[in-house]
Amino acid sequence: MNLKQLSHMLSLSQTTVSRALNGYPEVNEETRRRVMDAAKRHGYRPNPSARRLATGKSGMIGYVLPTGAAVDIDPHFVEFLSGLGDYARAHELDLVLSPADADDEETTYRRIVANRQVDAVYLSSPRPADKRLALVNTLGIPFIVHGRSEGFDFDYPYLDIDNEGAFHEAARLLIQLGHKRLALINGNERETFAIHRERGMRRALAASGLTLGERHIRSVTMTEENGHRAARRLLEEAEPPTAIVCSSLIMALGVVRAVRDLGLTIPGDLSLVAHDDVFPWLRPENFPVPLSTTRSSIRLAGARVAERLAARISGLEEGPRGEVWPVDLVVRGSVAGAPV
Amino acid sequence: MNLKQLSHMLSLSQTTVSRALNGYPEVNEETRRRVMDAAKRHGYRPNPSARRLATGKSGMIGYVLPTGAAVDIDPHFVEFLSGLGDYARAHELDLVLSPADADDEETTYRRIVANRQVDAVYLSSPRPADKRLALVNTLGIPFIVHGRSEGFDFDYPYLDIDNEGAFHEAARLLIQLGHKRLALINGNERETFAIHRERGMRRALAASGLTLGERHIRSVTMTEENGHRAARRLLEEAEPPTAIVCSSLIMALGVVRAVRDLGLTIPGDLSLVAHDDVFPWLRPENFPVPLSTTRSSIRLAGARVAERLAARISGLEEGPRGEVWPVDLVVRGSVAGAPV
DNA sequence: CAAGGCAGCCAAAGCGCTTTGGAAGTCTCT
DNA sequence: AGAGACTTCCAAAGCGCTTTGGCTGCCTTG
Repeated sequence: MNLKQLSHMLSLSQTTVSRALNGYPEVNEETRRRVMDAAKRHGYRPNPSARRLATGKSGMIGYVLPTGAAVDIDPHFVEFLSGLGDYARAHELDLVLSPADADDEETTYRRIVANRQVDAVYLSSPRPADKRLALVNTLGIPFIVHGRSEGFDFDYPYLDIDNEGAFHEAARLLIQLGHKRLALINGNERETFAIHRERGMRRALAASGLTLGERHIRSVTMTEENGHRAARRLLEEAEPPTAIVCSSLIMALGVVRAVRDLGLTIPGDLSLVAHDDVFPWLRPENFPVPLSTTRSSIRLAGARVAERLAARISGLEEGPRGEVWPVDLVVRGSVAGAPV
Repeated sequence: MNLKQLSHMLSLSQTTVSRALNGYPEVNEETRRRVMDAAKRHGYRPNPSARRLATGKSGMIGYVLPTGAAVDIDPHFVEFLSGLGDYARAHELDLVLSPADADDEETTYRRIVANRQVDAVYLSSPRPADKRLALVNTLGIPFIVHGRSEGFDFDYPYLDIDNEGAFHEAARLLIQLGHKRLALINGNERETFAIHRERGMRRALAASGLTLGERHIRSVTMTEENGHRAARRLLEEAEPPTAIVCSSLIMALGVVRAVRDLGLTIPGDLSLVAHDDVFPWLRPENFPVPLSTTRSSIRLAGARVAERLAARISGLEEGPRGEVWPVDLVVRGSVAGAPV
């Protein structure tokens, strides 16, 4: 059943039927009802390919997925996707994942824009002066960044959490508990979120005349193994930290293991705080010692990004609007006063 | 730059240019070269929307993503995706994720098929007599199942690992080590993979005159918390198992925690084997006691599924071909002889 | 040398929608 | 009553590709 047939049964022109269906004003309400009715009755659904060709709109949002033998997709991605899907489902938006060589995402961005494959895209894990961001900005496709970049002379729309604030608060708590030697096990130091977290922590330390020594900060990709290794190094130093702030729950698993390896205890010998993106399958309250966290649901972020992308596509949202979500600091058993 | 312009510069008809580019035989090799050359020089890329409308092919593969507030996407998904992306990238295939209400995926399948949004789809986590499988089979879109179903009177193309064989081997090893009371912490019992795993284990037990008691098998969604809870229940029974086989590494984390809670040790009091889908961020060799596993890279499976989907789209693969991958049994420190 | 075959090209008809540029018909106002 | 302004609808022209059906001109073949 296509438009031609439908309009023929109604003895109307394709124009009128099309307009009736798409809510254009120049059609009689009575006629519109008739059309709508017939469309529903016959299960008419406009052919998206044809509509795409005519309008250039695809009804899909895009994400360029860096891939490669040495590239691991962040496990957070799946939770973000859950949220995105929650919203997208209700609006019949599909998501197109375009796998790209991690060393050359540009080609892929250009392709999907040139081909008008998607109406909007989102970027994640941005870095300062991120090339993708600059590219997408000049290409003129609607987009939203999940996270933030730095060092651009233009503004852009983003959704980020207050990483700096979160880690500032976490460090401040630890300092108030008497800790003087703090350490940070961070994510990839080239990504903005990691920079912000470090910044927040340094700010809190500076406020008390403390510093974060070079050896007390590790930047690694967020695996259990890396968390373990980083923690071991930290704890085996001459003057080990008495508190660690850690950028992910997965790494925190490794930290806990390292602490055990060394016969130490949490929070007796070491206080630990980690950032929690809220995974259903790994919860901080279930750690051997319930883990204090800075918490922000990445799933909700996914839903919000989808919502804003949809708004941008339909012109409801415009301009470089930034949105920063506060982060909860949830105190559980893994923190205590500094050992004497 | 579109076909019209290109053909005009070449003083050829659109027909000929189109055919030259698409490798049809009825065009002179000399002419083809000229066309190819000009196309490359001017960076001509056929408009996919137009091509879609004309051919009905989209150059994309689809996946219906069950979503909902109560639905969690399996963290394995992201690794599978890595593999899929690896292959797809090299072939300029995009993946369309269509979020669907987890209670009504059928509508979405029908939509993407009716709209010809994708050339092929894959299904995952099938159940016996899975409705999606039957649906997709009648809808006539090329597809591949990642996993297997049961109870159909037709065959279908799939890629699965030998879950039964893997768990058979794991159980057999434990039995040989003298264990008599084995337990299974399985995934969702309604999914085929879980059924196969249980079957494999029962078969190994039966071969030695042993059985898997009702209370010695738990089926839960694969979270750390559920692994912990299941293990505690098992271990607190009057006659606790001396060996546990567990369907995922994430659950194994919880098992290890439970063992510690109770002041027991691995492998002294309990032998443990888990299935490992090979995550980069959580590795069995890094468990407090290195974990024995049945191992199969879900990432490779993703790449293979993409490859076979591509083959089906282009007609290189046909018919209901099933493919079952063997699973490695990797023995590490977490298994030992049964305690006396 | 006529008939037939074939290689190589083309014009035009789709694919199914949106949108432009009217054209009727109806109202309002002077 | 006639001009102007709406309202409501339509025919047809895209969007950019693929594909059908056919037309040339050249080469074989008997």
